[in-house]
Amino acid sequence: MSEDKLPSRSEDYNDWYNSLVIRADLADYGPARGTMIVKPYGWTLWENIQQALDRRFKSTGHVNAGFPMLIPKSFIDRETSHVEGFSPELAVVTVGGGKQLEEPLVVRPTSETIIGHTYAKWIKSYRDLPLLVNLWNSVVRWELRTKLFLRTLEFWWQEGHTAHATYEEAQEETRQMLDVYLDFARNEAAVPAFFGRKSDSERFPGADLTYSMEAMMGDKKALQAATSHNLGQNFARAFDIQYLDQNNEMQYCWTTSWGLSTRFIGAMIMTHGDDQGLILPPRLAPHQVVIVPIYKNHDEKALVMEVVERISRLLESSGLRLKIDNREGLTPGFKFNDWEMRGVPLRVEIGPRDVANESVGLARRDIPGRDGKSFVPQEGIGPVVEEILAKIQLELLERATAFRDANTHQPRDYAHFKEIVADGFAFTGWCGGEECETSIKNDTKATNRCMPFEQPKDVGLCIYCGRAAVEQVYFARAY
RNA sequence: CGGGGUGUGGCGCAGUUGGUAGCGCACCGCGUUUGGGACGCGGGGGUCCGCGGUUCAAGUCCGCGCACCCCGACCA
Repeated sequence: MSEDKLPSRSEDYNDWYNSLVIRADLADYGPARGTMIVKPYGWTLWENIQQALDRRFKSTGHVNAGFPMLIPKSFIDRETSHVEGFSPELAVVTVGGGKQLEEPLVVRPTSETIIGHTYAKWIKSYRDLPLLVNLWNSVVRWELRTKLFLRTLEFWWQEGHTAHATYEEAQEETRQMLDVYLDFARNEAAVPAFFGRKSDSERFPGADLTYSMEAMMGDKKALQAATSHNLGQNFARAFDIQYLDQNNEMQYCWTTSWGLSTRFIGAMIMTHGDDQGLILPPRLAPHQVVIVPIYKNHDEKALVMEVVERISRLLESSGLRLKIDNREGLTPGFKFNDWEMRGVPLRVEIGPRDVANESVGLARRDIPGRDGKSFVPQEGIGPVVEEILAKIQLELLERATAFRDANTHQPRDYAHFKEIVADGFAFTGWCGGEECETSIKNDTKATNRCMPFEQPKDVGLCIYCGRAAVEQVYFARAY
């Protein structure tokens, strides 16, 4: 740590983000351009995200599997729009064991093709359906401009791949998994998101329909935080995924895929973080509570540590994830700032005064300074801490929701629209024409983020061309 | 691939008219400190991005590479 203070968000949001990722000990740059090393603190956060999602996947009937990272290049070429979408960003392996390969292999940019190939072998009968599999893995996409967590050459994620007998079932799955993501984001990460359908230009290459979750970051830009695709029969036809139905007739399957990546960590950083550093939601934070002991000499240390041990046993017994900062040679003040940088939701301070008063000091990360501090009795500390954590969790969501809504507006006209998307989200009518989307993008850098399922009766006029709108859309500048 | 910039201990930088490399932070040791980013003393650490050239002498001047960063066209 060369400087004490983080660059401020208002002065340079980008610099704030880049510094914070490093300073909070989440991740670092890998030696190859555009690669990321996720450090233990960041990975623990990812593990907590994984667990929260995995629970939800299991409870909706999915099972996990592992698939190869290397895919025959010809697989990618099988589905027309998939090739077009991914060709520019493929990493291709042409040499193996010192010999030129007969057929190049690609490092998976996503697994639809190898899943298609495999499902074609696994699925013979309607009795094999639905097939509900999820993969936890990493993928590689050769991006030009990279940024830790948001866009790196390799990133970690989960990709769900399901096959169904009917369109309706596949559609239901696509929608269900979007709801799983929304529930996770809202109730675990305290990230409120808009959601809906992607326009044709923003759709996943190879999908009939893409749903997405769009969150507003602290700089009022949008971040696509998860996607769910109804792939129709596109991959089923390309890879010949067929089954015999009850009438002994061959039918193509209907497939879906859906994913959430380590990018979501970026969403959490930029939803909750402030100029002091990260603010992590208690349900996902690697440490929910950090205890900082305070003492001047050996005698005080002995007294203080005795209380620290007792309190920590108590809190851990109620299942809290707890960290005691017993590092020597660092002042309490330094430790306060350090854990604030890392976003620990609640700090417990225990010093000689607390030993004497049978109290502890509490400091809420989400309320900086004196307002977030209080002294409470050691007696009954467990329930008090749990209550505060629950409150923080709730208030983070409330705050983020209020921020999102305060910065989302319905424009009166195109001039007003331009003003809005320069610093927020616009919700407005669109004629459905790609030309209008493109013009808006060239004009304002704002893109069509998604179109909500619930539409007003009167969708009004297209904000760009003034013709009748087909639906209302969120427009925003996006990551 | 276009435009701009930078390469010097782990990180951030300084290095004058060419004269044999320094500062802050971090790191190690000892001591004093410790309720909001402590201090003193001592210490370790460098193919100055690479190659070639000019010169008695190159971090510094010249040429050619390479890498990375920022801004544009593509993207979870």
